[in-house]
Amino acid sequence: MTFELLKTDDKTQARAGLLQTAHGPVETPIFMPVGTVGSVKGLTVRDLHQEVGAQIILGNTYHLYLRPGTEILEKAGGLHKFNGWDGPILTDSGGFQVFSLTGIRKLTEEGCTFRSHIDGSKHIFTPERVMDIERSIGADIIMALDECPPGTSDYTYAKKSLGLTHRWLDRCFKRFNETEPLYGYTQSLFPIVQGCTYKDLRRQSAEFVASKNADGNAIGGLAVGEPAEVMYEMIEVVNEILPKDKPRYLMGVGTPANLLEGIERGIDMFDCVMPTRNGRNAMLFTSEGIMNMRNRKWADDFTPIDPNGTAEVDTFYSRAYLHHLFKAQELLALEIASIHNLAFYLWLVKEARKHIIAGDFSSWKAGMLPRITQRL
RNA sequence: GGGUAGUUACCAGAGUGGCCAAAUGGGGCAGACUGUAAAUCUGCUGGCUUACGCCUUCGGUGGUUCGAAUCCAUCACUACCCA
Repeated sequence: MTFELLKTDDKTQARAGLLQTAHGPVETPIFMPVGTVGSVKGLTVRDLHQEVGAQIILGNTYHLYLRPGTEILEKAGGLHKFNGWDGPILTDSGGFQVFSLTGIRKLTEEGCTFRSHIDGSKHIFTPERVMDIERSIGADIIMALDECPPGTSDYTYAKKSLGLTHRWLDRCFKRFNETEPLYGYTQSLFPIVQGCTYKDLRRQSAEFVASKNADGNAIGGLAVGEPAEVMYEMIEVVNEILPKDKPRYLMGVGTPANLLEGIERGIDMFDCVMPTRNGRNAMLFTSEGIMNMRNRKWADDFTPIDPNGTAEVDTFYSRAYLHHLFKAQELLALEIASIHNLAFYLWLVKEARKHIIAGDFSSWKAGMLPRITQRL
């Protein structure tokens, strides 16, 4: 995997780059749709290519391990073959599930013991086991197993957690280097910076992560309960240290505004469930603002869903019709909203990239921000 | 024509003397959602009020009672059964 930095903004840390993977190029900054169980909910691969313009998608180690399981994935020849997405894939390690499945998991030095949310069965994720599973899944970029502590964690816990994450990271790299990819193309392991909302821990973690000299680096443990301003501050602290010639991935973020703020601070990659999940819950993000399609005010608005939208659904269907579909709980509503939101996210990062290259990112962002954050 | 059951808020439907502005579900109106245990979850849903509280409601009318959605009488309507 290679990363080429094409342009860095004069006034900000914003960068435009080109990532080359075994399954094709990724133009950064990029937003990566989340396909937890091997499917970006509600979208076909054709939708992802043609309507959304997705360049790389996510899968999740914990979820794919539970179902369909590594045996099936190996028989299929890896996730790309299994789900039909032939572009680049990134798999999260299950570190986020360490955070989100609190209550049915237990942390030890060895790893994390989970109870399956599906059938209650007991499983253990060690760094070694996670590397093996991620080899089986066969994503182009695989993430290290980390602990993602809540944004409200106290210093003592954050420090202890960070130590564990770093020791796990060493074990991840060891196993990764001892094993080979299963399907004939290379995989890259990204380490993850943690440290909660504590600058010294973040710096320490960034130094440690940078020392791994990985193909790319991730920032985790943000947008998990701390204020957005704190998140931005942490990104700044970390990105001062992370290598500039490698892609930086801000995990699990975020709102359209978060994306612009992240890009301005030197982030190259994002992923988030927000466009799909909130879309399924009737929230549409557009270049003119945010719409809750369940609201009565759209009932007789026969104008296009998003006149500026890039997806076919944006101009083919009306707001009134989409409102009706949501009220009637039609599956089509979820699909239209998901396609629209992802298309908008991809449009947003593409525009950002264009303006970074053109040299007017700051002024473009300043004009964009108030529009995309207002409620319609 | 005779009999039986019923009539409660937008709908369905609990409630059978005070703890009832009235359960619950649906519908409606809003809100939340950030590396997906999420097509999920939360709040509100008679009027006025920030709240306390006050006022008006349980088919209509009249009555019993300190007190009625609840008991009695009567009228109207609905459903089903028998002719």
